[in-house]
Parts: sequence; structure tokens; C-alpha cells
Amino acid sequence: MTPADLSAAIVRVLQALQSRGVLGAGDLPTEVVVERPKNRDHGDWATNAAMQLAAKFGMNPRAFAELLAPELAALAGVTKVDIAGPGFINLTLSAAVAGELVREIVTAGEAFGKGNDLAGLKMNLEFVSANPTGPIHLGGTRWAAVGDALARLLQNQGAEVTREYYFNDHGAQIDRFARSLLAAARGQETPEDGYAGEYINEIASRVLAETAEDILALPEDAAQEAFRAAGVELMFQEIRESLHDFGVDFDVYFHENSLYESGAVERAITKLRELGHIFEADGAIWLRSTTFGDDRDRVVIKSDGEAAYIAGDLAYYLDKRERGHDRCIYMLGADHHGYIGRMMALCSAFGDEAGVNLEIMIGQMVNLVRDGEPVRMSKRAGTVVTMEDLVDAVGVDAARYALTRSSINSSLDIDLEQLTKKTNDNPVFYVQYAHARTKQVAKNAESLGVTRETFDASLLTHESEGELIAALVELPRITAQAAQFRDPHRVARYLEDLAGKYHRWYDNCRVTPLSGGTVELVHQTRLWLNDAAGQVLRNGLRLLGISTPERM
RNA sequence: GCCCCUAUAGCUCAGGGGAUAGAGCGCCGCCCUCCGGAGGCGGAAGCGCAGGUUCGAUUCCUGCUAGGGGCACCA
Repeated sequence: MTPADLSAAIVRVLQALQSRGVLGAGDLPTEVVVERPKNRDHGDWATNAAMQLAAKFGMNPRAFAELLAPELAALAGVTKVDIAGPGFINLTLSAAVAGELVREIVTAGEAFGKGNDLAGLKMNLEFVSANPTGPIHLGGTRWAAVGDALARLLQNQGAEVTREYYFNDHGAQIDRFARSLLAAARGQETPEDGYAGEYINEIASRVLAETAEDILALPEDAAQEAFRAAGVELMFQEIRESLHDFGVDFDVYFHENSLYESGAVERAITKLRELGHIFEADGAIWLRSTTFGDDRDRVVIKSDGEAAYIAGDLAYYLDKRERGHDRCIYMLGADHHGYIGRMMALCSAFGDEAGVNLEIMIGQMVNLVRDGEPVRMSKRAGTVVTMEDLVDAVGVDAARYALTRSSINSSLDIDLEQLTKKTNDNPVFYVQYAHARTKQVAKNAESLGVTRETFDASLLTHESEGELIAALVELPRITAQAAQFRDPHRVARYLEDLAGKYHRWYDNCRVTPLSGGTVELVHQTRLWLNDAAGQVLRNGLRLLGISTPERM
């Protein structure tokens, strides 16, 4: 019996009480909170239903609980019902009923933990979208790890997810990039507003080496254009490779430039004009975004005839929607929070529902720390830490895990030296080790003749077994919640907790008999529990995009 | 000036209204007579300040303080 089952059972009891007239008229909830009490003495599960509902029926919580208790005690598998504190109802289940879940987990296998909260929804998740003017650094690496995990979580709830990367290959910054390459190729100093760094020199040399014609002999404009085209392409390849090595592959790499080439920008503006949200002033074309709560109207086409950045955003959003995406999620860095107002406004301007069809997640910064002191990252000083640097230092799993286990609302400090020197400190190993241990235990058990022929849930009576089972059955709730709140870190924290419960169980309950002992039913049954733990750890790690080694 | 995020143990962080606030690392003390000690057990140690809502607030609201990040006809 899962907590969800218990919740449903309690609701049925409430309905029965009402239909018998024991309970007066009033709306009943469709589910009640059933959770694991912190204190083990309070039973296996607890509900605050009486406290939540008593006032509605004009009763005090304890009296309400008294009404409910005998009915709950009569449920199959419930061995004890207590009323405690202000009106908590504590339930204790028989070991057999609790343990039966172990068989369900093993039977469900990889499907355990899946849900269908988002079934039928087509979702577009845009993340990273770093400019192709340099390698991906720590901030982008965070979104890569979190975004990919979130995509997995949304898919896990039945959504059809498109992972998308918006590739800003249009505009002034790209010109700066091209000029920087050209200068580097000529051995000149970096332009005032240009990009510097070893990678600029490398790309400049590669462009020279891989282009047949002599670029440097071309007129200025043509030379710059040649470096722009080839340089962006090389940078793009590098970014895509880094991401791939990081375990993140996008379904769509969308080129901003294509919006201009295809006329999509024009179409988007025309559509908004028809809707009455476009006006002209001071020689520029504006979106009247203040109609939709933005704090100022936005220039779409500048007075010099060039498109402002938001022009691309308009066309891009429209394009996503026309491709059939019900929900468009943008993951942006904290430096883009001022963006939310205009983005929501453009969503509304198209007649969509802001916050539903368009959703923006703002993630805070990643800082580099050394010996507890913040390290100022500077492109010029060459102290920018890239995705590749991080992976080289700590490996993909540790990097992804470190970036995923915290809420994106918190800024994150990464101490590269600490992660480099003492990788054992990283909690990912604690979780992966637990998984590897389940594999090793199973292997030993099999070699000692412990089979899976029999499973008798009533034998799982040790306290650590009850704790472990209760944690295992939480996976579906955790993954559903993580998807709903867009919080992959909940899965990581859950796994750490689960790993601890598994290690504790391992220390208390042997799957294999002591030498000289005989294999008994309890050993076979525990092998099932061991398998279930391995399965849940595996399912959880996969949702985070972390590997599941069988030995470490 | 306005906007966003944050403030929980020595450190890095969980905790999306419930009972005695958790984990990892660090510190102190234990456990190798058996499935991996990358583990387990015990201990010291904490909700920035002030109000409010609630039966109940670390959680929700307001103000204050502190830290981080933003406020373009840049992209």
C-alpha cells in the first residue's frame, strides 16, 4: 500500500462517513496529505486530514480524528491507528502490506517512478543558448545539466519534449567576434570591444588553415565576413561537441539568423500589427508591450531600419508555437531577469497566456571559489572556466551532479580545487556507490545460492527495512513533484537520502547467510528488496543524466 | 531610485503550512568475527531582525538589514 493508496482510502472513508450522515454536508478533498512521520514512534504514515478538515465541519481536530480512526483501523493492512498531538492520525501497516511494494517495484522495473501528469503536452525547453562567440562557461554548464535533467523529468511525466538551443548568430556581437578573429589572424591586438583568449587565436588559425582562398588578401569587409561565417561554424561545432561530451544533445539548434532570412520576423511583426499592438514613433517601430504589463514599450525596428533583439524573440516565440508546442519554457540566467516583463508581454500580445504557454525560469549565477575566496573570472586574464575545464577536473558525473543538486534559485559556489583533490567528498559517489553495492550484493547472493524463487513480504520486519521500503515508494511522488516545480534537485536530494537508508539497511540486514548458515526465505526476500533499491537508484540517477556504474 | 534571487550547523546546501529542522564535508568518540569501511553508530553545532495571517510559520505576507544580479533604438 503506497501513501497514494492510503490517501485515496482515507478519502473513501470520508465519503462513506458523509453518506452515512455521520459527517455533515461539506466539500471533501480529492486527496489528503499522507507522509512519513519524522519520528518513527509515530507509526509508518501520518495524515493531517483531521486538522485540515475539522474547521469546515465545525468540529475540533481531535474529535474529527476520533471519528475517522476506527474506520481507518478497519482497512486491510492497517494494524494500528493513533491520534496524536493536535490531531495527527498515525497509521501503522503490517510488514506484509508494506513489503508487498517491493515486488511491485521490481516488477515495474524501469517504469517505476514514471507518471502521466503531462501526458499529451508538447513542451519546448530552451536552455544554454550561449552565444557562439566563445566556449560554454560555468553558467551555461549549469543550465546544460539542469535543463537536460528537467527535460528527462518532463518526459518522465509523459510530455513530448523538444530540447532546443537558440543560436544567436545575428547581430553586433557576431560582428565583434568576426573582427576579433580577423585581428588575431593578422597578429593585431584585440579590438576594443572584441573577444580575447587563446580560443580566438585557435579558431582564427583554423579558419585560415581550412579555407582554400587567402582570406587575408580579401578586402576588409569580405575578410571579416569570411571569418564570421567560418568562425561561427567552428565555434558552433565546438559547443555542440562539448555538450555532447557532457551528455546533452539538443533536438533543435535554432539559428536566429534563419528568422531574418525566412521572413519570419516580418511575419511576426505583421501579425502583431494586425492585432493592434504595433505603433511607430521617433522613426522606429514599437511593440506596445505596456498594454500587457511591461514597464515600457519596446523598440522592434530601430530608427536606422535594423531590427532590435526583441524582433528575433517575437518571431522565435511565434515559430515555437506554430511548431505545435503547447508550452515554451525558457531557462535564462539571472542577468536576464529584466527580460521577463517583455517576454510575457509578447506572449500576451500574440493572444497566449503568459506563464502558461510561455514560462521563464531564472537561474542564479555560478561562482568559482578557491580556498573560500571568490575568483573573479576574466576573459582577458584567461581565468574563465569552461564546461570542458570542469569536466576535465572532476568528470561528467560529478560535474553534472554538483550543478544539479541545488535549487536554481540559489547562486552556486564551485570550488574547483576541492572537487579536483577530494572527489570522494562529492555526494554523487555516495549515491553511485550505493547503486554499485546493490549490484555487488546481488552477485554475491547469486553465487551463494540465494535465489528469487520466493518473496514473503512479512519477513521484512527490521526497522531499517521499513525505512528503506518507505523511501523507495516515494520515487513516483518525488519525480512528479520535481517535474511540476521544475526542480530536478529534488531528485538528487531524494537519492542521497535513499542511499543512506540503503547503506543502513545493508549494515543491519544480510542478504547472504553467514558462512556455514543456510539460505532461508528471508535471504531470498531481502534479495528482492536489494533489487528494488538498485532499481530505484538507477531510475533516479538516469533522470539526472548520471551514469549508474555497477562497480566503482 | 525601481526590479529579481538569496539569508538555515564551522563550510556547501536540502526542507512548497505540521509533531523533536536534515544531509554531505569538517570536528570529537566508536564499529572490520563474514554480502565493498567509497560504509555504519554516537556526540557538539543552526532557521538574519521585527511585525502579520494561521489551531500551527524555517515555509505564506509586509517592513528592515546584509549579499548577489539586473534596469538600452546592446545582443
